[in-house]
Amino acid sequence: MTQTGMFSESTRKPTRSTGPRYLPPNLRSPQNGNAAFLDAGAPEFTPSRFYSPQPARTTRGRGRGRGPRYTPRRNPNWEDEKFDELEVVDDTLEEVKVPNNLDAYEDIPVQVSGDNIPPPVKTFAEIDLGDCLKQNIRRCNYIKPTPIQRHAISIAVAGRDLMACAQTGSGKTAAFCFPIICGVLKHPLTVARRGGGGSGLACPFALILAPTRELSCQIYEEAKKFAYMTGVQIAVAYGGTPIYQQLRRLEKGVDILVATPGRLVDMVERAKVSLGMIKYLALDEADRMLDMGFEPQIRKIVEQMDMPPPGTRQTMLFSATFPDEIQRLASDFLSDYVFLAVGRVGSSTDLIVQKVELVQEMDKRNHLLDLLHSQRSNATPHSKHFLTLVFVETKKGANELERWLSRNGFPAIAMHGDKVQMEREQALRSFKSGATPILVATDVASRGLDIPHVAHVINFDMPKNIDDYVHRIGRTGRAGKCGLATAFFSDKNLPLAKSLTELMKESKQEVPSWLSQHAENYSAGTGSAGGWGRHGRGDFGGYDFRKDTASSSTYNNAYAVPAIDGYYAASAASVNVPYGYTYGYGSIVASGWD
DNA sequence: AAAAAAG
Repeated sequence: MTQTGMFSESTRKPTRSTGPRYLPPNLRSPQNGNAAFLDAGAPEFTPSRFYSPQPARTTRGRGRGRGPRYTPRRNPNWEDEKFDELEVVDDTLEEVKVPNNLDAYEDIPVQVSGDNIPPPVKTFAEIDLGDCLKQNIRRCNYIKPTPIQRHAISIAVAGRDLMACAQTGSGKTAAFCFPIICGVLKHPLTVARRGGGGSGLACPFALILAPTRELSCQIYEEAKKFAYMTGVQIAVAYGGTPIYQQLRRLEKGVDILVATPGRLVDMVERAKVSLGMIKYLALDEADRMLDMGFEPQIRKIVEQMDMPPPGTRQTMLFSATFPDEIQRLASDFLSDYVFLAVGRVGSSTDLIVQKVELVQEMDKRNHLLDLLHSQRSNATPHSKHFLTLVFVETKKGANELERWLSRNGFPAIAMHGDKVQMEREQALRSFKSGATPILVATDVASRGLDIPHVAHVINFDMPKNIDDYVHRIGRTGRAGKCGLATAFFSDKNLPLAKSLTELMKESKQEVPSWLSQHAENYSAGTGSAGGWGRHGRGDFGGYDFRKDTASSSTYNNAYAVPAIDGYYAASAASVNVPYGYTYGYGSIVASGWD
């Protein structure tokens, strides 16, 4: 029996205009040195100040091989400013209550569909997570759950399978880690995880899969914090590094294994890991994990090794985007699952100002230099420390652009999958620390990575599909901070015009008229014919694909703007939704954890 | 025609 209904919950309003600036709970820890950029006395970051557009030039005096050679070094200005000062936070902001009938556009909708949906919680306290875990949640300075956490944790703790779609930076990691840790704690600690008493076969209770090595590392680090002093054993397995240390760690016993697919398969085939005891399976960036390149490997792990079948394990899939053809694949892994969607455009993305500039391929480099010069000359004492993340299409292109920028006075470093793991991690560290404030990356860095202080994401080469664009720009505008995203749009990108226009409209961005024009002219057909990008329909994953078959057209009519989540609650609020709940929220608290 | 993920 499908539940239907519509609920509105009391909302909190973030205060932006007056008083101390709002700081998300997770950044309030005195140990969190990265909170420094939010220095209370500093002028607030505004994209317009950070960047003023300049016309593209077709020629420029700087040629290849001219200009000073770049030697990596620490940014000399970096140490002037303390990077670990703390924000003054007015805690009473937490208590500000706003009436339910808040302007609908302020609301972040949460849509839940499925059978017998466990109701959401309002606080961590009301869920039986166990004292240890709750203490860690407090230690991490999580005050209140974000919308994705309110719903997902409740659903997961109730033992239900889950497909969850929530915007970048909204706390997805915690949303699946808490229930998993809680579940592990509820099981008596057996010797199974120790490989049946020293047999060397690790039998984790929970498996978390992620698409890149760096992301597995990040999840592992987060999970360790959440599991601090609980006795829950966590290990990580990914490639590019000798397997021996990872195996030695596994021999000590593991409850939760965080892994990338290739290394995990290797370990299972070497009979070092058994998936036979898995009770929890979580896929982060699940749509990526099931795309063309990854799907066979994931199917192998989930369906062709010794993993218990759906229904006997609990499966949770998370991503910011969930195209319906991927939902269809994913449903193979799930049993009687709940679909949960939190507006993608809402909190995270409406803090990101999106610019699109028409640039010919051959002019891109000079245009980038113009942009960076402009950014540099507009820099305030604070914004000069902000980081810029430049996305390119190819690994070769990343190397070339790194070289070009470095030679032209902009310390940059490249990160891509052809570098050895040490170099990749070094590049990321150097970027995070500010030593190299520009990172030129392929899509290896587009998903999930939480890099504080990225104020500007530049799509030097546009991605082939709109979902990747969403993930890329989601590297900025995190944790309630503003961000700027600039796209270099060239002739090559015409197929993306329509979906990009739709996305920008839904996130209340100014769409250049030339882009709207292209969107109309080039209607991109539908689907992926002719390439590996998906264009067209603009279904950005904010709804449950099951509704297509589960319900009448009334349902679809209820979603005049089904695609880009953020604001459809405004229209859905006045109509009946026959397949699930729609909740309204005030702007959510971005937690900084994906 | 790409990136990622095992070595």
